Amino acid sequence: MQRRLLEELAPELLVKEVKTREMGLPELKNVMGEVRMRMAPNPSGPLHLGHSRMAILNDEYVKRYGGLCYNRFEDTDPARIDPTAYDTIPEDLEWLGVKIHKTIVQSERFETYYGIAMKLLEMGKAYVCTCKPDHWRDLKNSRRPCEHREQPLSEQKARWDKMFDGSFKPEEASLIVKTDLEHPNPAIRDFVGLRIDDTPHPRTGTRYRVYPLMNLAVAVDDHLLDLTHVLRGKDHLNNTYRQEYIYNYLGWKKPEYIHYGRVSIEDAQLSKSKIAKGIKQGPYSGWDDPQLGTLRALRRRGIRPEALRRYWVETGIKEVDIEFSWKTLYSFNRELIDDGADRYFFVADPVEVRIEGAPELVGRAPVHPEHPERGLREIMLGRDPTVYISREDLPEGNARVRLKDLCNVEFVDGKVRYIGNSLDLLKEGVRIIHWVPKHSFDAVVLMTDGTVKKGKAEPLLASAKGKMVQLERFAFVRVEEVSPLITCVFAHR
RNA sequence: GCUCCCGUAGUGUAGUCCGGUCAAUCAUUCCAGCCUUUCGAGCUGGCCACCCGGGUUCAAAUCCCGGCGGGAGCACCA
Repeated sequence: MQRRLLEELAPELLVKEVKTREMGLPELKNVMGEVRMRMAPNPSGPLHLGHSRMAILNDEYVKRYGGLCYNRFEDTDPARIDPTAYDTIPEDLEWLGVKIHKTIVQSERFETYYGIAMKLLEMGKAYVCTCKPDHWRDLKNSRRPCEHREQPLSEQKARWDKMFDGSFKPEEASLIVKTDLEHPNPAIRDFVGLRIDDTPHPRTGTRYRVYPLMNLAVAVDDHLLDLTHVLRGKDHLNNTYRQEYIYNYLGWKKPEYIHYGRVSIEDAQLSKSKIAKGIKQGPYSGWDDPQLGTLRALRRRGIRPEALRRYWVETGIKEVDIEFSWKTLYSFNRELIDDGADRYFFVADPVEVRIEGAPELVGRAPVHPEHPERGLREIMLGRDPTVYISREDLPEGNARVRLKDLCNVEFVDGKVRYIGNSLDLLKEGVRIIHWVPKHSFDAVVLMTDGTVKKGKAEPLLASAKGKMVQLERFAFVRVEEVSPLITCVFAHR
């Protein structure tokens, strides 16, 4: 359209300007040599789908450029710690294939934070405030300093010491980092750096009662770890601005910050408190309940970490909020597992059907349709031509159907007749359904909505423990247990 | 209310900085057909998008202005 015009006007502009097309994640800015990055989970429970994004993105970049990736437990709120998370989070990261070079625990570093706090105090960039929190906040919102803000260092230090010796109760004194009371964004004005909390800490007990808050601890640690790039959700944008004050006061070099948008994940329970409650009182069986969006639930269902990785890499790190798509994740996973997933018959909600007029029948079904070399599953019916089919596969009226890899039958007035084994029938559009023999095993499939599909599975499924299989016409599932009951966990269709 | 960020198909994404090969990429979904003894896989085709309105320009997804819409933050949580 405009092209023709341009050809007349300025053909030289049409000369090639090959735009390189980069797939996957964009390059990081300001990379000099190796990168050092971190993930900073709060140890309040195992990792879920949302966390996997941060973990995988960090890992991808560290692997691309070379460098180090830290895992830092942000356990500076003693009330919100689940001690088991110190173990489960590294397990989850390992499953994800995320390489952690070093683990840091903030609760082991309190002395370091105290040192920096003292330094800020001495520089006049912090103060110890004993205002009531509401009062202090009101002053801040109207851009006014509280009476403690500009008091002399000696008084600040005296109050600082008293924060440790028990003179103050929680909320009666805190160390505040100064920023700029005139800052147009009220969220950026003076923020609390350390507070008093007497809740026993799962790791340090009552040894410390002065706890750094995230903005102080994060700034200090990010600097001391000499991070080059920090990935964080955009909900931390204002925290980044606050932390930059600390960097500026102390003359530290800032890492490159990259903020990414929020992910909304439909149909997934991710809330740690709700999950914990659901485990105690039902309806969840544990952190790996297939209803949950935890990584251990996905693992249990047979979702491969590589599928998650591809998903997050293709999603990228834009600042826009996004919607998570289970369908896309399942599609990636199907691609990974289909080749290795042998086929079996499982009949949900079974109905017994006796085939009349049948010779001795033997079902011969390929183990995997794309892999004839894997052989056939032979299912002998012997002299009792009785099978189970799913109730939902029962024809409404009289009809012919093909029992897959077995024979053709005709439903007539409630009876089922053998009508040969010719595949020509299929050309007439006859439906194909699956079946299992009478000597099948009871089996259940745990569904992601919390229901349990009960049915019968062909005997051979009992030999697939731990494997990812496809129950034909039903779903891909992971065979979790085979005795006393075959138990599968639903992955996806 | 205040501060900041962001708007490309159902979803995610490329292109936006440096306007022209964009009649807009790729993936996934959805629809149709083919193939297949699975509702899986494969193959082919199709639907569907530059938030809106002005402006600048020979030319705007791209630059400017104004709207509209969405999100985040305004915690002694992270």
